[in-house]
Amino acid sequence: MATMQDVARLANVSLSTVSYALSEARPVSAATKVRIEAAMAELGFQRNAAARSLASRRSHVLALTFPAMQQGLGGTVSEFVASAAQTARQHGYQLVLWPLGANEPREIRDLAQQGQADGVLLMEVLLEDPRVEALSAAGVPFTMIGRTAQVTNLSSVDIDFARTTEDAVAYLVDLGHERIGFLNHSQASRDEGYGPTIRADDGYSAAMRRRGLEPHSILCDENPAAGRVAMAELMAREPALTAVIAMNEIATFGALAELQARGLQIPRDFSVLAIVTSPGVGAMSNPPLTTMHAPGAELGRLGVESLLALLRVDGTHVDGTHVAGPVLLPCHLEPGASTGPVPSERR
Amino acid sequence: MATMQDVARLANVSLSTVSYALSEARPVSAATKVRIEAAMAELGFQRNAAARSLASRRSHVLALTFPAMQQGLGGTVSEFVASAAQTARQHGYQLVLWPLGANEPREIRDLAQQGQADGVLLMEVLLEDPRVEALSAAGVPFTMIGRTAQVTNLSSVDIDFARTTEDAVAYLVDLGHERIGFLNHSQASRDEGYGPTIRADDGYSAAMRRRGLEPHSILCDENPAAGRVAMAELMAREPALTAVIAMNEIATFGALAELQARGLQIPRDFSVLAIVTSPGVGAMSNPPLTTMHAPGAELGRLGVESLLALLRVDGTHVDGTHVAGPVLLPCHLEPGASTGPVPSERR
DNA sequence: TCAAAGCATCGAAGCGCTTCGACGAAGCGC
DNA sequence: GCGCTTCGTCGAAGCGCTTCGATGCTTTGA
Repeated sequence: MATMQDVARLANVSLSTVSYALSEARPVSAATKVRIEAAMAELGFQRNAAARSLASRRSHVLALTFPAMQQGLGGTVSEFVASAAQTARQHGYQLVLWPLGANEPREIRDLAQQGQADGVLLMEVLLEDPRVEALSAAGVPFTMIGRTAQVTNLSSVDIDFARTTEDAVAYLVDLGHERIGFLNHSQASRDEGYGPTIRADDGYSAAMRRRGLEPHSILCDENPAAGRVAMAELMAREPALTAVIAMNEIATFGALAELQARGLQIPRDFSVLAIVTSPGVGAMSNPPLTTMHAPGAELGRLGVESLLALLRVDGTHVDGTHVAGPVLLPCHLEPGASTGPVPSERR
Repeated sequence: MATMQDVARLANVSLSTVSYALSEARPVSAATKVRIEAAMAELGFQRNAAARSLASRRSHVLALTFPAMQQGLGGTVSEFVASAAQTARQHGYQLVLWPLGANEPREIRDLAQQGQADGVLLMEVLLEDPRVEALSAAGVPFTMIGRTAQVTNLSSVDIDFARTTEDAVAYLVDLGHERIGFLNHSQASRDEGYGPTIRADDGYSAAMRRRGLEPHSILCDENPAAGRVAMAELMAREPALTAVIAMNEIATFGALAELQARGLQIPRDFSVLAIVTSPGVGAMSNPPLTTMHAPGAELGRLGVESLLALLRVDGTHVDGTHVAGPVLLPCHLEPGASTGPVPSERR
């Protein structure tokens, strides 16, 4: 591999001029630039990344911590990852994967302090998250995907669960439904302090009460069998239920099976609205589900952009004016065939 | 951040001794080691990654190129990614994401030559893949996920489509089926030279003919509507069909809808076997699908390990004895409730 | 008993860049 | 026409490590 020195020699300039020609940190005459470019082309020159990082003290790498799930990433998460990688690349950064969970804050901090990344994207943030403190204390720039309970002035992007659940309830109420259940994520996720589980439940309950309706929500493990049991339990609690909002992708299919087993036709007798889903999930059902899609790609893009904004601030030691609060995005309704007007005989 | 020099001063040794204590490249006395460790702990020392890379000429980064899909990664792919990241980490490497497709071989080569990664994992390899030549010519170590048409002595890991389709056909034939269709990926993927589409079709056809059965395969876009049409087309070609092998996740659900619309009960009247699926897909159907799971996680692990083996060889300039041929893994059967004995009246 | 061999350590030479200060030449206002 | 700034360029000083050769010491084996 040719070095900058080689290029400089061939172009008859000093090494530093080559560097300036590339970085544009100082003006270089057009003629010189042409000679340098010719020399670079002739030698097939590629700037060495490690040397650049060492001298400039920036790795141009962003890290994405993702929970070490045994069964890969979910649809929304993978959409997020792909989009984040793309956005990073557009800004001249690379995205590195750190398979480290919320319980490994030190490992994350250490990697950052080794200069392996200029900033960190924290996925699956818990309401109380030890990583937040560890990274803050170490002065490592980071952006959260999700939010802790107290979102002070930290950088974060998240799904707007309040808005999403409000929209979901509004949509069903507009169809005439009043007895609407909510199928949430698992008890374990709630105990762990997983934001979506808690915020969506709060949002749903608030949206129902605001309309004078009684909330019926249930926590449910992420498998069809549990979904089936949970659906039965919801029906036992409120036999006149006419609709359910489901945030638990896999369990939703179990819930559908239970409804069908009870002879209820969807959407004639019962409406199902799947929220915070990933593309394709709705289509896997028969009838195809009405869904509210999680903005995975937008979250990825905005997460990276927020982090880059932070880096610019940190890097130039400007005041923290750019340290915005959370960026919230709602899920968008995608009409399907699993929702309809409330059945007349049960109105 | 403390540097090695700081540690050396505090421990009363030379800088190089600290380096040797860390790398174990030369012996360091136990007593000295203890002093060095104490100094490191006191200073909270972390080795600078860029300096290490520059001096050692290794980045300890592996790159994963993945196709820039608008809708994120599929289930198998994300399983793969998670597993690859984990395996890399276990070996002291990091995994960086390069959202670059098969049509950007130069970008991939350039990044590698900048030393952004020591080696590259090529996903979604085509039968004729321009990246293979570009990286070979540039001397960049790489492992393919998938295979080109001629797998010379290049490093690769892939699903064993021949074995998987043979197992699928054998499974159905054991249940008494003889008229078995095959629902493949899209025409576009075939035209592009996408290995799985072509190899699975070949494998299925061979497995059928080997038994004196006539193959009926159809290419199909990745959406339920196309799946429905394709299923109807298969039935038109062979009205006595009693089973279908499906490799197209989303289209499978359309195919199921078509079968149900024809009043066929699954598995009583018709069997559906989904192959090369990701976990969870089977459960989303009612009845749950019998599936053959793609070994995403194993592929990720083996891909990384193959690449690391290559790096060791390259690094020490040993002869290429380790450059093994392809590593092939079959999909494993997961019983569900979508397959059963051939209906007696149609036997 | 003595050379050969190994141990433990040090100093120095890079790795290939970025960036700072300096300096001559040219352009500017007045 | 004289100081001043701006332009274009150079040389040199690092960035924080790895790694090579060298140097005293201590063990060995014959």
